[in-house]
Amino acid sequence: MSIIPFSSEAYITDGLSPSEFIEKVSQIYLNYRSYSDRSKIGQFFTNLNLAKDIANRVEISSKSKEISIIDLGSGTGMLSGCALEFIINNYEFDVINLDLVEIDNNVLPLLEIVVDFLSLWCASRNVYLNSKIITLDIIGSSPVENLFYPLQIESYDLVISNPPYFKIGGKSRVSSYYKNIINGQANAYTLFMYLGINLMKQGGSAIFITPQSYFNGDSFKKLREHLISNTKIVSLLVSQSRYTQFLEEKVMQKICITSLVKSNEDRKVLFNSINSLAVDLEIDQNNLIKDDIIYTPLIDSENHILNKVMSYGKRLKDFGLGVSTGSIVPHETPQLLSEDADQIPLIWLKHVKDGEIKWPIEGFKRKQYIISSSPNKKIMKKDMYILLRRCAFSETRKHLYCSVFEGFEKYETFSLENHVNYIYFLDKNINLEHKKVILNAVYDYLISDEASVFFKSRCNNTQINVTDIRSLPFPDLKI
DNA sequence: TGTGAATAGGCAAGCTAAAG
DNA sequence: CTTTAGCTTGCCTATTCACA
Repeated sequence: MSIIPFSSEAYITDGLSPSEFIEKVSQIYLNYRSYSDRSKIGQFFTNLNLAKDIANRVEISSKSKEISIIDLGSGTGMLSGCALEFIINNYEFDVINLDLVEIDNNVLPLLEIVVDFLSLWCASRNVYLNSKIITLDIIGSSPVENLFYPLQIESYDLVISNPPYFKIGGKSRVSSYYKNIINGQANAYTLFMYLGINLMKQGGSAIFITPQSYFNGDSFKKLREHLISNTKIVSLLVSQSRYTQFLEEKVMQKICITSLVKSNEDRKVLFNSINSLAVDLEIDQNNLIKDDIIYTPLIDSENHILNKVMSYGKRLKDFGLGVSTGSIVPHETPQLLSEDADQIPLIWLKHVKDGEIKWPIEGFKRKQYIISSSPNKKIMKKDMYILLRRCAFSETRKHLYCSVFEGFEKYETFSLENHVNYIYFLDKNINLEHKKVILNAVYDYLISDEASVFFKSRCNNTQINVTDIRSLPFPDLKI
């Protein structure tokens, strides 16, 4: 790779700010590495405007004349550069210790040039910048609890990170180091958050750019618990669409910027959308986080509805109902599928329409039956159910797609594909008419604005799972 | 008819409960 | 206690959709 053919001094004298300089340097890397190369290692840089917005939310509580900052996965140092700019313009420190952790060999020569620039720039403002680049595979190094020299637990006033996002295999070495924080499928970014939280001093701050997926879902439960028990959320900025283009053109990720402070002091959470001109909402921690789930705040009128829903005391089980996932996983049991109409109907997600079950579908590419010798547990008996699609809302679909289902006239049994969830009676011996009354009331509520607002706030990925449905608060239904 | 956006569907793999 | 089967879950991407 060609090293930048110019000296940092020249740019200092030209009056370039750190962020402007870093943007030039980043461009060299972007021209050199293809999108797919960068995607493999999760190397995406923070866009200048976003980095500035983020940096402007930095809070430093240190009373000393010296602070320590660490940037986990610094890339070319855009976040650090913007943070330095903001801190020097708004605080009075004599010494800033800046540790930049980065392992991408292709970016290191550029990062060195950035560090050189930052040192000169700070010096020109009478601040001594003591910075070092640490080429440590921070999540790939064991043991994580103690961290590695030169990283020390609780030694930084400010932790900043735009970490890589990629799945970590459950049987991988990295995964084995993090049993205490990984629940099921892990993503690298959660480990950066975990380590970042551990690196914060008492009273220190942290800012992370990550996907929103950690707000709910079982896989992120332990991370949420760690975050909630050690820190307070200062502010959350979320992108409203996964197509929000603010990192790089092609990156499609629903992202959020989480800022934390390590303190027990209760405070309101500032909430806003990325790039929004609106004033931040102020939300009580208790309204944002319920049962270890972070409920994304919605627009004003919807928040009013959400608060009402959250006050309801009943759950699905209080009406004698359970909810479960369809038991047929086609790729696991292809031998059970059939196209023979004498066998057992198999209901796929596509058959579940808004308020009706449309089965069979002519010309549907999937096999719409399972063989009658399939295991009993995969066969459902005719009864009263509500079938629900697992897929979450979209722009055109504003509520759950589900339907009351009484079974087929011509068949005594049926079966459900994995992407269809079903609500069923725990006690089968209830009078049929009464079952109908209960399920119709539940159905009406499931597609109501109230329930929709709940799922919209709670479900940050593409799926609405059974845990989400079990957690939906119900009012007293008229049954 | 071509293109980018939206979404349904593919699929892996952790977890849990049952079986040995 | 160990192994296995099968239940759930979330992420990724191939397919479909919508619109010019």
